[in-house]
Amino acid sequence: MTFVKGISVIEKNSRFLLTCFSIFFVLKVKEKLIKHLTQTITLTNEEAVIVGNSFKERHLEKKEVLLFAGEISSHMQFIAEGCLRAYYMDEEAKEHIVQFGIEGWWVNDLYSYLTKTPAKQFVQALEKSTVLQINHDTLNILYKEVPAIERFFRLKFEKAYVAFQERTLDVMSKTAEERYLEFRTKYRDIEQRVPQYMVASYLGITPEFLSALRKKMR
Amino acid sequence: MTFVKGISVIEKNSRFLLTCFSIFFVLKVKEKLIKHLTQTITLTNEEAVIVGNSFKERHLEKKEVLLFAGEISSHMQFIAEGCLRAYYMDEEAKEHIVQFGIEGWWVNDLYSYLTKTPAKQFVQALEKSTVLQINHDTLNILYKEVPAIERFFRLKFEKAYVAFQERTLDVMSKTAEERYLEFRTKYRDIEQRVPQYMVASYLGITPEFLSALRKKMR
DNA sequence: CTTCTTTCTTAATCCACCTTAAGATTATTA
DNA sequence: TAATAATCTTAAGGTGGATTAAGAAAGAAG
Repeated sequence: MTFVKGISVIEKNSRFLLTCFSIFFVLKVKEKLIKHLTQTITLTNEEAVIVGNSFKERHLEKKEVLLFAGEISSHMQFIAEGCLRAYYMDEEAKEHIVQFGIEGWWVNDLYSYLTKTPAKQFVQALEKSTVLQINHDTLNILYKEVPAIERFFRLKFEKAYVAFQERTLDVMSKTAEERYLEFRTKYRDIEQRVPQYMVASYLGITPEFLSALRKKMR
Repeated sequence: MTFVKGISVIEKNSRFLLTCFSIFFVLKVKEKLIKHLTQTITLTNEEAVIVGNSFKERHLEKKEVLLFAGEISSHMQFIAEGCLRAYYMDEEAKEHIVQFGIEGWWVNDLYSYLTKTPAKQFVQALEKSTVLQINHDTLNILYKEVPAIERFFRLKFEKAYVAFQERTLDVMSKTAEERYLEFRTKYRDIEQRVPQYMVASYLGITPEFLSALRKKMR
């Protein structure tokens, strides 16, 4: 084979092309983040560059785990591409999905991140995915360099809080059917991309019962 | 009667005593707050005075409502004495208790406070109570004057977030009996002070079923 | 002390949702 | 292409918890 002695011309060319493609891809990924941020806050061009440089790109294979329960979550992470879930495992080793996320969302065990205590949740890719991560300390520095970023995250945390509050009340006061209907209208794009048994887990019911619900509603 | 023409000597004396008592009482109430704060943060004497002056005392009769759903929650409030509940009312006018609070706790519709949107919850006194309130804007000023206070509230908000996360997971993955047992060990002091049907509401079950559970466990 | 209100209990009936188990589809991978 | 794994469906029987209705206790108020 040619590459026993070195790298063939074809090989060289394809590596070159791959590199070009990668650079192009990296730019596009960070642009997604900036676009996302500027939907809420205003950034100058210089600030956008600083922000972009503070994030690191991470690629995940399907089923790859980004955060394990027990670890301390040390990054905030923006989903540039793909689909992830945050779930927790009870004493009987049953999984309970807490949150899904797709492009443009943030996933994390926020409590672990905020308090620097071991995570109770796993965060796992459900598809081949790309996330942009910023380290806890780096973010604290960035808060000072780009104050608008602090505003952005304060709003993010507040929204995270209310989202949980709403979920708690829903689980306590609504039937599984009501919750499923709400899920379908609110997260139609997510429903298409994740297996049904995970939707069931998110809703707090068994896959069999969700199947029965769907049949009834048809 | 003597007080048709003015105030009798006895009347005058009792007013005087009442005033003395009130001042004494006010001091004690604010001291409770300072003691509470200094369990988490450090305050100089001067800072403690500034903080104390930023809070206003409010007395509530049993059943009096401190915050109505629909209003915008504009204060953080510390319970110095008594017992309150935060609850929300569903479409069928059923009440769902979100949180209890006694001396040393904070109660609020935090989302309304943080986002300045109309509250979804009511906050009501379950006993004659005393709360210490600080206005949103006053607190923002205080953050600058006494930085340790900002730290205190950041930690408070983080704890509020995790408390909700834990409750959501509990409601989703545990039986009513498990949740009741947990409630008893975690909030034994609260269980003694609130009616059983409110404990049921907090747990997301009917009072009848809670009664049955208690009978079974006896 | 009596009356009214609030709170708690009991019991019968009913429904939402779970469990188990098996088969049917649909993806993955060899 | 076959084989294995992952996912979805169906059906029978079981259970947790709701609903309704009635009465018992315990407070609060006149």
